[in-house]
Amino acid sequence: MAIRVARKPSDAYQHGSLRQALVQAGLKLLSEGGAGALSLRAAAQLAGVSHAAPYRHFRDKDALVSAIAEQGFLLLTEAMQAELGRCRHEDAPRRLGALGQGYIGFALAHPGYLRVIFGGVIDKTNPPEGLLIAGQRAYDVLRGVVARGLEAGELSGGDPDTVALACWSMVHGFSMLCIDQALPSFVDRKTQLKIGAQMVRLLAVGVQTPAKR
Amino acid sequence: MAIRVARKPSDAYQHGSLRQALVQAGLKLLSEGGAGALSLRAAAQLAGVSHAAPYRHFRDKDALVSAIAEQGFLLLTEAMQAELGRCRHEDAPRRLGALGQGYIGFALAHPGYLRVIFGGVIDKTNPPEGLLIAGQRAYDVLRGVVARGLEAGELSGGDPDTVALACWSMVHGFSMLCIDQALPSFVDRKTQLKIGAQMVRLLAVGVQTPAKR
DNA sequence: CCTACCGATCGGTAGG
DNA sequence: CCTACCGATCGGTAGG
Repeated sequence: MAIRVARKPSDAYQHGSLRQALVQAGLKLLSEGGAGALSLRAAAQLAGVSHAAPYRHFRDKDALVSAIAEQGFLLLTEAMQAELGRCRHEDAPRRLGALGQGYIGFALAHPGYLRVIFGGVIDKTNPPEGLLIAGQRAYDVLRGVVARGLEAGELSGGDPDTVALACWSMVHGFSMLCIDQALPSFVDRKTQLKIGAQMVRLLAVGVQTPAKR
Repeated sequence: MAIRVARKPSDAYQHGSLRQALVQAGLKLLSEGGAGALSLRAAAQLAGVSHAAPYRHFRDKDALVSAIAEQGFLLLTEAMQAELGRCRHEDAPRRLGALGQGYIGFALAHPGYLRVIFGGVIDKTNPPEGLLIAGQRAYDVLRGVVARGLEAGELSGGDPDTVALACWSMVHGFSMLCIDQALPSFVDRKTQLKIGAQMVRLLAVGVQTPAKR
């Protein structure tokens, strides 16, 4: 009688669940090894299938990258909205602070998503429609808070897009500096979150209208 | 008589000038094709030499990457100091604005340098000393302006490093969003610089002490 | 600074 | 979803 070897991980995939497993594998490669570590073959190996299997679910490498990025945008949007829901204040500056906290928290928890979205891995010449929509939805959450704050007179500093872009730039820049390990190494995760919170408050004050300060 | 072919580019290199040519070639690859387009072989080909030649000047690929990054830090420092020299105001908020303009202007003009410095191309586990020093010098320019502004009472918002990090994060985040083409494509270069300038003023107001607003 | 070579990895396809 | 194969590219070394 033949010795029964342990089931291979591949046996666990069916009905297209391999697709999500490959997304997770790609994300893990990005998080641990950076953009250069992401390949279809490595993702397939991590998922326990042959290197030809991914082509049953993704037309090419770009398709996998886009799928990861789209999921990243969706989760980022959820993270920001969750933080917004937890914020009991109704004034725009504090709601902006909550958004920033959500963004930074998500970035530090899931660096792979930010690398694939912003790290130049995506081919921008021909982005799939779903990815554009997901990105727009994430931006609209921020823009909505800013626009309402400007209308209510709680914020100032320019048109909605300029102010929103300023907020986005700061939390995004801080997130990327943390992820890219550009900050001194003695700044640990806990300190990063603390500095992030302080910075977000600073920005909230900066865009607040002078009369309300 | 043998036909005399046109001189190969390789004939132009001597006395170690190939080293700088390889740095420039690597920079061009990074600027045009992103982090994934940088390889020792491609850089050698761009410089017109065999793929083994670079090893006469760089121990391995990491050494070339570090050399590009170090030069990037030096030029970034120069760009910030030049903009600071052109700033005729003495108050910290406006000097911070000049620094930010210098940073964004350099980033948009030389995206390859920022990609190699912050794009996760460098192996952070064992950075050469020269690179660390160059990075520290660039940061010190910013930190100096912030620290003097806090001492003079022109700025507020926290300790020097937190305020400096907030400023750095914003201009860095905006620069990366522009470079990574994460902004809508209808935002052209000119608009980017205009929005950048507006954003920098916004931040300058944000970190200004309330009494001086 | 060159040619020639090494092993490894990659994206992708053929054919089942 | 598999094995087997393709051409291309990579970092790096031997030897001159």
